[in-house]
Amino acid sequence: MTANSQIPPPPWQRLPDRQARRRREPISQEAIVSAAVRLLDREGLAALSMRRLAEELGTGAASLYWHVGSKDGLLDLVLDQVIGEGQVPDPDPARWREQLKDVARAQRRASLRHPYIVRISIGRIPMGPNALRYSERVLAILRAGGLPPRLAVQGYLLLIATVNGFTIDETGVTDGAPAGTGDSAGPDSAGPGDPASAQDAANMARDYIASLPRDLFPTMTGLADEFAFADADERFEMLIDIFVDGLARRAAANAAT
Amino acid sequence: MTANSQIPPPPWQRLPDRQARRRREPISQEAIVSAAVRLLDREGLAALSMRRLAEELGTGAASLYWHVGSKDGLLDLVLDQVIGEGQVPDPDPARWREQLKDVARAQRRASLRHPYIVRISIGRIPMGPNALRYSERVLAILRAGGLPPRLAVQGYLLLIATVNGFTIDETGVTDGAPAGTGDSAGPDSAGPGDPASAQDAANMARDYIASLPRDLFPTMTGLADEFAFADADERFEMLIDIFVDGLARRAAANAAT
DNA sequence: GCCCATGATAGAACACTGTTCGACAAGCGA
DNA sequence: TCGCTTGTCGAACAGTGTTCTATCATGGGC
Repeated sequence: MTANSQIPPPPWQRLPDRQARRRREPISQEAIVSAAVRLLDREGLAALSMRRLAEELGTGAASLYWHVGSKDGLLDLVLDQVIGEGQVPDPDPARWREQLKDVARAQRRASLRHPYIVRISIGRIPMGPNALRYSERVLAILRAGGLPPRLAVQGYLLLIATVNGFTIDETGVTDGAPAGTGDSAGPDSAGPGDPASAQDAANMARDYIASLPRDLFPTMTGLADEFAFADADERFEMLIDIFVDGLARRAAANAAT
Repeated sequence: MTANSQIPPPPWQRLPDRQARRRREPISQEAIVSAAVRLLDREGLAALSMRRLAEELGTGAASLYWHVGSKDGLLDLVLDQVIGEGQVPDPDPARWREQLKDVARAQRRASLRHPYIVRISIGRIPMGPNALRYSERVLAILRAGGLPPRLAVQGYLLLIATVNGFTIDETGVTDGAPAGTGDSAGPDSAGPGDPASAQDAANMARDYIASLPRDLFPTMTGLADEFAFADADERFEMLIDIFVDGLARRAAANAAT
């Protein structure tokens, strides 16, 4: 808090061999969280170990514990950081249903951009600063739409759970790294969870179901072709249509009572 | 390879208790799966390790691999076994919405009876014999209700995902064992995920939210009391009401088209 | 200008995990 | 009786999260 901290040091004065050790970043909590997110984005949830992360930061595993307490604490911070990426529009009462769908779509996109996040969020109640700001803005939309208090809060919580239930399936076939063994193979080279391999899996399911004995599985064999329908975007639109429609109906019924 | 191996050991020298070991069950795949389910029910997901399970069966960890291939393979079998507990009624076209809700309620009850199952099911497409029989019967209900093929299949899959999204929150606060450290403390002694501690957590959330600055969080502070509403049964009924209503609406719209 | 408390860094170790390897034993057909 | 298949399992490997402890650097007080 002295005046010294305001004065930037001259660029030629490199103080001791700090550079060698701390060359990347002075290993603050934020630096650790950012590095963790980068590592997770790059190599997936299974690749995140304390040793690996420390190596990434040019330090030792035990040092991280001074800043984040435990791996669980680190994941709490990672979750809040990713939630902080989300943008929620100002409420427009006439368009609350479409705005709510947009929120759901944005949540799904975030879960696809960081496929590990939905698994991290299991068993974690997001209460970090970013999560609070996010909730405030979504709830403002629902209240502006005229939903009564209970339905607004429960509708918000249930929507999150519903979207998570969907994206778990979408991102969860394996927990592998995105595409390849670590080289820069590009983000679209047939990793697990991408549309192409999802379609392959759906085709395999269809063929298997179609091959079942018709007398034991009359309904399923008749519906086999539908199991090949794996357009995730359309499936998701179907889900939030069903949910928001049902929610609006219940809101109308509540208002009438 | 010496002659020593030919000499029978004296009868009083009982080398490991072969009899005592294999008396339970001759360690078949089914015996392993049953023991795994028992262990999971008793001590939770975190307690299931191959060594621990082998000990439970009076054998060595490596032996299990002969029957189940890997821990992942074992979990596949556990999932199918639990799905096999479910009972689905014969279709009654006039009551398809109520029947579908019953299916959802039964799935939730199974997830509460085996709190680990929803976490196991992540990233696993249930295609075992029991899962197939189960799907056949649920789809029969939806088809009897008049839903077109696509809406029947997608409605079924989305319902499962929705219920999973809900029960993940319900069972997922921690992954601890049910009640106590292993002694017979009874199944209702304030483990994580039971109604009492859920209500406590909800009260804490309400108090925290109510304490936030009103100018930054006008909506949330006004809704703080609603965050104390943690009646899981009622929340679940709300969810399946919303979902089934929305599904029925979409079915009616489809039929009109 | 020195000196020590304090913030920060890590090496080493602990108790685990899933999995594999290879040696071993029992049952059985030839 | 031989050989072979089926099954068992102790030991080891590479990895995990976490803790203990020793060490270092630095800033404030004397």
